[in-house]
Amino acid sequence: MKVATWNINGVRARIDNLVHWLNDSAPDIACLQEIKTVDEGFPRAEIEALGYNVETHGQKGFNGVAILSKLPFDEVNRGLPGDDTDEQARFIEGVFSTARGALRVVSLYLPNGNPIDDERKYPYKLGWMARLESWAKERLALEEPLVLAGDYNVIPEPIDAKNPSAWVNDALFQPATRQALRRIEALGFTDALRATTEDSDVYTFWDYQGGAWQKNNGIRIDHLMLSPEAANLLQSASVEKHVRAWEKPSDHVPVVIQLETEATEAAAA
DNA sequence: ATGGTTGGTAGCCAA
Repeated sequence: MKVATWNINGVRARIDNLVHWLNDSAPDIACLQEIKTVDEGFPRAEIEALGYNVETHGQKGFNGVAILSKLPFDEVNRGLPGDDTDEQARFIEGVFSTARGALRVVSLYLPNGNPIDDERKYPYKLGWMARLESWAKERLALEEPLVLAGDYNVIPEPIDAKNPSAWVNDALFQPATRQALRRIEALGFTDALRATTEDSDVYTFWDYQGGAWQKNNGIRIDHLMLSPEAANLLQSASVEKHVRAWEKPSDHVPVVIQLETEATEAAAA
């Protein structure tokens, strides 16, 4: 079972890349962020033609998340609980049935939070992370495989940036931001990519500006966080870096994991 | 050195 996350920075501007990538990489479940369209504007037909079920949580112009899945959805939940006044579309959860039982997958787009001195921005980010922590804690009690995939807008450690010093005043690398992510991990989540490599220079985002891609001036901010039950199934994790070199690329690239979801021999016998 | 690039939208904002 291949599960992917990709901030595509506008699904309508990226539809050719998205179709190419789905054919090429063939994820079973793909979590998308920044679709930047209302649900009605999502290019549903093109994706369904490739054999995917499509569930979206869209918004006009900004944000917006989706899950594409070759498996049927048993359940879909939209929006991160904890604040009824929050109208930003940043969270969608799908539940699937595998040979080993239920699998929960979330596509999340965590607030950017910049600039940090704007009271509408950075506090919203930290509040959203606190709500995510509460939600994740509840879900862990189910003791099911759960994948929290998405654009976290968090650089976890200095190793996750080419030039860490350039980010010290940025919301993505603030001590409080990193601490909030560590609190979520401390609940029992595994950072799938970091669990499979200690390498530096593993990035998922390169800014469009300043020749960042050509200089490999990247950061690692797209993550798949695994519940203990999901971590037990983890076989591999990787960054599909080549996608950044495509024509008209997103500034983010897909991150993919392989989970062992086939029936065990004992269960099959 | 506070630079410059893209998407969505509409006469700038978010990233």
